[in-house]
Formats: sequence, C-alpha cells, structure tokens
Amino acid sequence: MNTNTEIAALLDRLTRLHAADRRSGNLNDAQLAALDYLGRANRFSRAPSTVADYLAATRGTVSQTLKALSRKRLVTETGSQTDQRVRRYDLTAAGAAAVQAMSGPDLPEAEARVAARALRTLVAKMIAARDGRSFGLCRTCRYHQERPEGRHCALLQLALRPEEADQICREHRVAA
Amino acid sequence: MNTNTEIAALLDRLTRLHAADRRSGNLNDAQLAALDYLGRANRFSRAPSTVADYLAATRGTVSQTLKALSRKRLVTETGSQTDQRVRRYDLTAAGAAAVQAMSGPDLPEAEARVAARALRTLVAKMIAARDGRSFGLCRTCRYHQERPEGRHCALLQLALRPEEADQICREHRVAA
DNA sequence: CTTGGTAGTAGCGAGTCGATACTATTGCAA
DNA sequence: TTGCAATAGTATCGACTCGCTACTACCAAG
Repeated sequence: MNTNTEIAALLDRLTRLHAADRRSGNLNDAQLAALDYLGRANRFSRAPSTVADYLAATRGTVSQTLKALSRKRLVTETGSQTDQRVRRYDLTAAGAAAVQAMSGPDLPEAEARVAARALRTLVAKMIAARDGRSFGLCRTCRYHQERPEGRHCALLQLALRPEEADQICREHRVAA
Repeated sequence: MNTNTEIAALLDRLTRLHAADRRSGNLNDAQLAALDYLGRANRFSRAPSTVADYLAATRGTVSQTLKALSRKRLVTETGSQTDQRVRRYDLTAAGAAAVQAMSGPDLPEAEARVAARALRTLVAKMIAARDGRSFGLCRTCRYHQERPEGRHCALLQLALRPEEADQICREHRVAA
C-alpha cells in the first residue's frame, strides 16, 4: 500500500474517532465544527458563505446548520450595514460555553506539538490542492501591520481591534 | 490556545476537507469509509459489529449503511456457518472498483511518511483513550506465527491464507 | 438602468446518526 | 438440560446533514 493511500485510510478512521469523541449532548458534528469556527473567526469572517468555505460545504447546507444553532440559542443573527446581503452569526454566551465544553485529544505537550505540525502541513497541502483559503490568524497575514496608533489591516484598510490579531480571517494571505 | 485545542481545531478542518475530497458520485462519506474498510479487512472482520467498532458508530447506523451499499450492488451479504447470528459483507467487483477510484491526498513521499507517522500516533492515542481495538494488520499481531507449513493464528487457532497477513483483523493485538 | 454576479434561503430526496425496541442465536451455569 | 443473560443484527423514529435546484434580494459595472 502506498503511503498516500495509507494516509487516506488513517484520515478516514481519525475523522470517525474525532467526530465520535466530540459528539455530545444535542450538538452534532457539523454544528460543533461551525460553532467552534464562529468562536475563532473575526467579525469579517462569520457569514454563511465564509463558514461554508471553511468547512468545505455548500452555502445551502451551512445555512441550515446555522439556523439550527440559532434555534438552539447558541448563535445570533445580524445583518451587515455595508452590504445588505451579508449576515453575520455570533456566539451567544451559551454558544461560547458549548465551545468551551468541547473536548479534544489529550496528548503530552511534546507529542502534541509534533502532531500539530504534521496536521498543519497536511491541511495546508489539502487547501492548496483545492485552491482554498488558508483561514490563518490575522497577525500572521501579509496585510497585517503594526502601527504606532495600533494594528492595521492593509487589505481592508481599517484599524483592528486588539483581540482581532489572534482571530481567523477569511482574507488571510500567508506572509511573503 | 493550548496545543491540544489547536489539534482539535485542525482535526475539525481536516475532517471536512478529507470528506469533501472523497465525496464523489453517489457515495457519501460513511459509505466510502465502510467500503474502504471492507476492502482491507480479513474474513473474520467484515461483520456489521466489527465495522461499527472500527468506524466508532453504532451497530444500527452501520447496519443501515451496509444495506445501502448492498442496494447499490457494491457489497454482498453472507451468513456465517459457525455462528448463525453473524453476517459478513464482501466487496463485489463494482465495490472494489469504487474503492480503487477513491482519491487520497497527493504528497511527496518524504512528507507523506512524516504525516503518516503522526497520524498513526494520533489514531493510536485516541483508540487507547476509548479502550478501542487497534485493527492492525495480521502480520504485526502477537498471535501471528510463521510455521513451516504456512502462517498461523495462535488466537483463532487456524491456518491463514497468504493474503490475510496484510489484512486488517479485529482481533489484532500489538506484539509484546 | 440593465445585466451579470453574489449572498442567503427554501425545499427535495437520500442518507447519517443515536436511541429504543425487538428477534434470533449462542454460551454459560445451575 | 434447561434456563437465562449476553450478543448480533435490524427496524423504526426524529433531528439533522448534504448536494442540488430554484428562487429572492442585493450589489456593481458597463
């Protein structure tokens, strides 16, 4: 068996194990993933299309999922001022609590670091193969600037809030 | 963000990307995973309960999935002679073709090896955390014996067919 | 001011998924 | 030998995913 085939098989099993581990209470895998993403993304990256892009799903599916989360009072829905078509979904306090309650694997730090590096590489490759967005952290972006008056985004041309430097941005481009 | 939390987030995304990549034609993720497993498992490991164990799902869910695959003529269903309760699902030629057609990631060999090692470790840890079976290859098992007349399983106490040494076994125990 | 592209959604059909409940078996123990 | 608990597999239910098509609202560029 070639190594790439083995990776596919491992991903298959890992996928299942991970989903089974998280799945708890009344949230399914897709809802958990969306909720977790919304908790990490900045204010420009919490629209249905963006979530769909991140989760490699269609807008239709994500729309349904976000509505389900909304019915469960885990997110709120807001319209955008600048573009009337765009909607933004933010975590409620209950939503944030649900994210906190999610369990991950429990590896010793050294091993976790090795695993995290491998996973980052793998994700990056798979994104590249499908021409997808990197969805990296704002502060690692080529448009991120540190100015005397504070952080600034050179792409959107606006000042950034302090907490946004560590959030996911849909416009993220790896620094050159 | 601690490293284990980051791993959970990476797994979330990886899970989605992998599923989206594979999903093709008229097979969904669960069906693909079951089909792939059936193609790798030995004759003692192709029953619904075993598949359920491997995929971290319930017997009920897997039963449904296997019936769906059966309707699509990708697997056949056979009863066991030794235990009337047990059923075995084998790939048909069409099923084997569908497995062949599955695409995996496409990494250069060196990187693939690093990724595979990390994934194996991660899977092993997650299995251990849930007291699950390893589902390793027959020839890496502590009960696997090379005898003059051929390979032998010291647990089931029977002779092994040549191809079985490289198949997945539900009874697999890591060599001591 | 039309026209083309984008954002979001509804609704459909197949299927996942956990849960519950049920039927055959099997295996063990009194 | 019977009797009973454990096991294998299924059916069914309700909530939901998922891709798809169709549709509306909105934006932008000619």
